Amino acid sequence: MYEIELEDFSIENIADSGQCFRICPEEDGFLVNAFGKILKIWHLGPKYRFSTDEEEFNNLWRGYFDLNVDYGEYRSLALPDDKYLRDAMRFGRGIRILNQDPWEMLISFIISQRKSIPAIRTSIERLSRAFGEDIDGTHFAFPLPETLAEADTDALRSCGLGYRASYVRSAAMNVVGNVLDLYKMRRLKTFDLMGKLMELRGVGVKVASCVALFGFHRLDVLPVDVWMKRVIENEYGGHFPTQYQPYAGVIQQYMFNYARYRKVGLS
DNA sequence: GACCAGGTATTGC
DNA sequence: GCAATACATGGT
Repeated sequence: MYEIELEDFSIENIADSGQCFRICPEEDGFLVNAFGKILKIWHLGPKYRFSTDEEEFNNLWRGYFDLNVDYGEYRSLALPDDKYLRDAMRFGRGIRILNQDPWEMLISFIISQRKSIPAIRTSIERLSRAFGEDIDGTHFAFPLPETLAEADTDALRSCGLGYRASYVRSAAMNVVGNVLDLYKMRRLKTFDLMGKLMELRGVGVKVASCVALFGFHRLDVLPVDVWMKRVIENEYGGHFPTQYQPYAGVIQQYMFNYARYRKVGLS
């Protein structure tokens, strides 16, 4: 066990922020399923308790939760008269852009298209249960590229992937065959990274943006989905403020989270 | 039981 | 080029 006080960190807000699909609320805390490991988190007053030791926390989870960065700096970017963003930041305080596995992000966001976040979670859980390694008898790791590349398309479809099943298999085969080297792609400029991702079937601008932001930590990338379309239209006259561009991805995450909570543009 | 979901590829003008 | 359309399935 490792206990620590953390600034600008809210596992509650992160878990529901739409960037990750395998952080689940439990009766007394949250369960993180990442890197083939299970991390339990308890929120105890001002402190957090993690089911790991200090060494692993610092070597693995500190980076995953992006804890080496001061998010107060990002929050200070909000323009004084930008009420929507200020409200969104107040509401979503403690959200961070996680450093997640690029492979998992690629498959997760291919699956995400035309699905609700709860439905995405369900699909990924079923996919992991069917094709991922058994971690502790109850929880399963995200499947390896090799496994999904060899998987039967109908077996993939039975995880609720629908027409995305062939996209997933095709992407997996490209990764296994080194047509897509996710490791080397870390060195690409954002524009080239996006281009490379969009060579895949089923990966358009939005999915590539999410992979770039959540899997490669390209904070200047702005994913625009149906929710962000509404925010940009309703709150910013159709254009995302250019001042925020270098950290558009971070800013967007607060906006997206708040929009979903408020159900902007609905009823 | 509609309606919509962190879209994309394809088609038609 | 850009607008319309099909696409599988689950959650509310």
